[in-house]
Amino acid sequence: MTEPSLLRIGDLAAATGTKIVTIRYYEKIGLLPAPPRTGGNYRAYSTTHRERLSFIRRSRALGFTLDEIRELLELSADTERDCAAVDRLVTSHLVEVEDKIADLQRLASELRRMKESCRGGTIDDCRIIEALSSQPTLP
Amino acid sequence: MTEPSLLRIGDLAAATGTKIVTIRYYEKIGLLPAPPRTGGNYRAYSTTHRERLSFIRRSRALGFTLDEIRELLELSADTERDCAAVDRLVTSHLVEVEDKIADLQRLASELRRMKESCRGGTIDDCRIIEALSSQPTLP
DNA sequence: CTTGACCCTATAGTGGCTAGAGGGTGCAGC
DNA sequence: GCTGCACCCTCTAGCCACTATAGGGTCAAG
Ligand SMILES: [Zn+2]
Ligand SMILES: [Zn+2]
Ligand SMILES: [Zn+2]
Ligand SMILES: [Zn+2]
Repeated sequence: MTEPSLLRIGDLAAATGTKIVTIRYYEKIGLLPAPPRTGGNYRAYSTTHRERLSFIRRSRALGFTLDEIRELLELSADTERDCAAVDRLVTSHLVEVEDKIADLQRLASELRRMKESCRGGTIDDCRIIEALSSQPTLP
Repeated sequence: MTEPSLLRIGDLAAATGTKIVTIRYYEKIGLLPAPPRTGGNYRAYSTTHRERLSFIRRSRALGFTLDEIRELLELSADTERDCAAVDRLVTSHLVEVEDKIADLQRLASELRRMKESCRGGTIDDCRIIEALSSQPTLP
């Protein structure tokens, strides 16, 4: 019979490691439902809100976009459904992340190559500047 | 004595693999100098512009921000100066890239772990949803 | 003299927030 | 009561690096 305690936005922010403005932003874009208000027009959140926001933040920490999170939230509410759709979403996000890693590794090795080519001296002789000035664009 | 040929914005775009709107954007933010205009008010670029834009695009392909590129461009014009500043810029950018790679690798391995934990079935039993709903946020 | 490829400006939108102005609320201490 | 303070409210604008759209003008070929 313990009623879930009501949280003010600052409490919810502290409980989930989210900034207050970010919480209001999530409400504005319809990711977090607008909570009831107190007499003084303060937002009054319940534990349901807290759970949903935690879900969002954990998903964000894994790099999901807000749209992907919207989908995950919808799926998670559809409890009887097969979870293959969740797997697909996670898999395709993982592929994105792996692609991004591969991109960045190409950049990093090119940057290291450039760095090693520099033997000091004036800008005029700098191999880094030379590379940026005349090498072909990366494929 | 061969005068450098004048390029219209579409030619410059084709020559550097840049979109026309992006070229105008670079001009607007002062990264690429505004070229003279023809009678019909078309931008008329010279090879100097083409070289500068190529430099910008190659630097972008290496992940430098436009502000970093602004600095690189300033440095590259200061031909007698010691190139240590260039090295510092490249090194700090490389560190950024490496940090980003490390971040993404953490995400990827967490995503793979979650994916493996899913044994199929309904959403209600899905370990992925469970992990997003109740695991502690990543550190 | 019309077609069509090309060019121009200006404005607004993307994602995921962040910053600031200008004000209201609620509670403790005096 | 009254003041100070932490907290809350809305609204607008800004960040990065573009991208998209509307509503026009230019120019050479057929
Ligand atoms: Zn994704
Ligand atoms: Zn050097
Ligand atoms: Zn950088
Ligand atoms: Zn599952």
